[in-house]
Amino acid sequence: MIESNLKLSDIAARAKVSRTTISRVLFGTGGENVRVSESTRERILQIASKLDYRPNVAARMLTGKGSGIIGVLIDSHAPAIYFDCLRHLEHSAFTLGYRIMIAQQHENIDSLFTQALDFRSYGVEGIINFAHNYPQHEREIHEFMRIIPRVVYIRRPALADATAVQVDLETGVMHLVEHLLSRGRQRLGIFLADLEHATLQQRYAGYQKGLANAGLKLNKDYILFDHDFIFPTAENAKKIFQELYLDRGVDAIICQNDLFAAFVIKEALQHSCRIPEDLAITGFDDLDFAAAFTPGITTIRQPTRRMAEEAVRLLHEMIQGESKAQVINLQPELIIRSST
Amino acid sequence: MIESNLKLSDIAARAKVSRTTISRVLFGTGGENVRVSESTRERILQIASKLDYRPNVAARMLTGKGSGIIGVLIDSHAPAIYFDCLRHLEHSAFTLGYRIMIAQQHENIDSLFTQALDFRSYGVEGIINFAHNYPQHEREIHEFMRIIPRVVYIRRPALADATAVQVDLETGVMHLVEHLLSRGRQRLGIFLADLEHATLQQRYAGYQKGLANAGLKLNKDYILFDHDFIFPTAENAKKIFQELYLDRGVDAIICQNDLFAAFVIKEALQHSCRIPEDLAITGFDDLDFAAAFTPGITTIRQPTRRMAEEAVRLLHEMIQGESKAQVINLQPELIIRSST
DNA sequence: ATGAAAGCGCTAACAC
DNA sequence: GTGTTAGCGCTTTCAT
Repeated sequence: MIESNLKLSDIAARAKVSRTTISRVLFGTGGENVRVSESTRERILQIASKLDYRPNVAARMLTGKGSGIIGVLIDSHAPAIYFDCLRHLEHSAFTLGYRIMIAQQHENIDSLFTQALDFRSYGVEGIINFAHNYPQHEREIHEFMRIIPRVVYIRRPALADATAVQVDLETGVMHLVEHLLSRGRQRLGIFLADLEHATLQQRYAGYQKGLANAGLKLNKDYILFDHDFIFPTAENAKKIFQELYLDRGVDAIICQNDLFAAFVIKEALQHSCRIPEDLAITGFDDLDFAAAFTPGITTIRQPTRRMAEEAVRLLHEMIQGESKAQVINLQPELIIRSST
Repeated sequence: MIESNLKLSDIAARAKVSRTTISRVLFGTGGENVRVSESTRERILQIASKLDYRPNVAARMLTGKGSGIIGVLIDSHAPAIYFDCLRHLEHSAFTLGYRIMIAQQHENIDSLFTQALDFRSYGVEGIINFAHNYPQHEREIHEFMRIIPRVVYIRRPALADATAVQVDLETGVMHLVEHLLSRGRQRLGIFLADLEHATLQQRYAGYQKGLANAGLKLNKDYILFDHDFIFPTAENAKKIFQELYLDRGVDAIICQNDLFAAFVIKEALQHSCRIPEDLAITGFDDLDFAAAFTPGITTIRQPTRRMAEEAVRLLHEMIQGESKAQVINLQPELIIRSST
C-alpha cells in the first residue's frame, strides 16, 4: 500500500527527529562529515521505505539541487534512426539517475532559443541536441549554449568548442565506395540535398576520398543535387533513378539512408533493372527492415547504442563539472547484403 | 541578448512594483477579478519580454501550480510505430503547453509502480501509458492509477474504469480477412504469440469474425501459436513460412506487423513462392517502408497522429478536471498494395 | 490598483 | 549526533 505524497516532515514526525536528519539519511545532504547514529539511520530508512517516500523534486531544485532532468532536442523531421537512439538514450540516462524530457525543434533556428529557455525554465541540467546542424548559424548556436551551458551535440556542429558525439560518416561512405569498387563498379552515383548540412558534407567528402584513394577522378555527372533529397519518397526515388541510371548511366547509387535505398530499389525493379547486376544500391543506418528487404540492403550501421551511451556519459561529466569540450568519434560498420 | 535566470523580483525592481503584481500580469495569477492598470501592465510586459524572463517552474510547482509535464511510459520492446506516435504526442502536448517526460517500462509489472512514483516525484500532471497490457494484473494497474490518478492508456487495459485511446484492431483484421477472401483466398493463416495480450486477442477476434461473416469455419491448422512471435526476426519468419505455407498449405498469412510481413515475404521469395499468386501476405501498421517494399505490403494503417491527439486531449481534460473515464475508439485503414 | 507577509518542501549554515 | 533558522522563487491571502 503506497501512501500518497508524503513529505519529509511526515517521516520526521514518525521517526521523532528533525527533517534535517531525515534529509541527511535519505539524501546524504550535509556532506561527508555528517554523523547520524546507526539506530536513527535504521529507523528512518525503515519508515521511509515502508511508506515509499519519494522526494519532491521541485522543492529540492529550489534549494539549488539538480533536477536530474536531461533535455533532448529532436528535429521534427528526424529520421527513424534518431528514435532508435532515443530509446538507448533513455536507458543510459536512467542508469545514471536522469530523466529525459523531449522537445522537438522545427526547421527554424529561432526555436532553438525558445526550446533552450523553456528547458531552463524546467531546470534541465543539460541538453542532448539531436537536431540538425546549421553551419550557417554558428553565432546563434553559441548564444544557445550560453543559455544552457551544458550541451552534447549528436553530430558535431560547426563550432570549435562544442562537445559532441559523432559518427564518422566520411569513413562510412569511403568504405561503401571501396566496397562498390571491389565489386567492379565503375560509375558510382550519389545524390545530395545540398552541401550545407554537415552530415551531407561528410558524405560527400567520403565519396571524394574513396574515389581519390582508388586513383579515380570525380565525375560531376554522377552527383545529383536537389533540395528535395532530404525526404525519402517514391517520387524522389523516381527522379534519382531516372537521372542517375537511365540518363547518366551510373552502375551504383549511394543512398542517404535505407528508406531512400528501398524506394530506389523498388523503382529499379519496376524498370526490370537488376539489382545488383545492373545497378548496385546502398543504404545508410541499417534500420531493421534493411535485412528484411529483397534484395537485402547493403548499408552502414550506425552505432546508435554507443552514441547514446557516450552522449549521456559526456553530459554527465559536464554536469559533474569534470569535463571540458571534447568530441567522440564513433566508427560505423559496413553491412554487406545482396543489393551490391 | 538573453539575460540569465531572472526572477520575478528582478522584474519587480525594474518596474518598480511588487512581485505580486508581476505575477498577476505575467501569469494571470489571482483569478479573474484582479485589476492592474494598463500602464503598469504595459510596462511589465515590456520589461519581461525585453529581458526574456522565464518562470522557474520548480518554484511555481511548490506553490501548487501544475508542472505542465506529461509522463509517457513506453515499453522497452515497443515496436517502431509507438515512436511514430510519440513524435505526434510531443507535438500535441506542446500545443497545449505541456512538456513530455519519457520513461521506459520493462516487462515486469513492478516497474510500473516505480515509474509512477518517480513521475510523481517530478510532479507530472498525468501519464500516457503506451506500455503493453497486462490483463492478468488488473489489480496492480489499479494501484498504479492510485499513485497517479490521471492516466490515459494507449490500448485499453482490462480495466473497467480506465481512460483509453484504442485502435479497433478487431475491425482492422476483419477488413483484412474480407479483402483476402475477395481476392479468392481460401485458407487464411495467422500466427499469434499467445492470447494473453489484449492486442492479440483483438486480432484473433477479428480473424474469427471475418471468417464467420463469410460463412467459413475456423480451421485450427491455420493458426500458429508460439511465444517467440512477438519478435519479428528472420528465424521466426522461416518458422512461420515453413509451418503455415509448406506444411499446412495456407494461401494467405496475416502478419502481426509490417516487419514480420517483410521477413515472411523474403522467406517466401527465397522458396520461389510467388507473392501474391501463391501466397498473399499482409502486414500491420503501415510503417514507411511498407510502401517501399517489392511487393508493396498490404497493411492496416494505424492513425498514429489521431491517437496522439486524442490521448493528449483526454489527458488534458482530466487535468482540467472536466472528465470521467472514457474510451476513444479509432478506426484503422486498410491499405491495399501488391502483396495480396 | 497594489503591496506585505506567510508558506509550499526542502537544504545549508550554524547552533547546541 | 541532532535541531533551529533562514531562504530558494513563486503564489496566495489579506490589507490598504
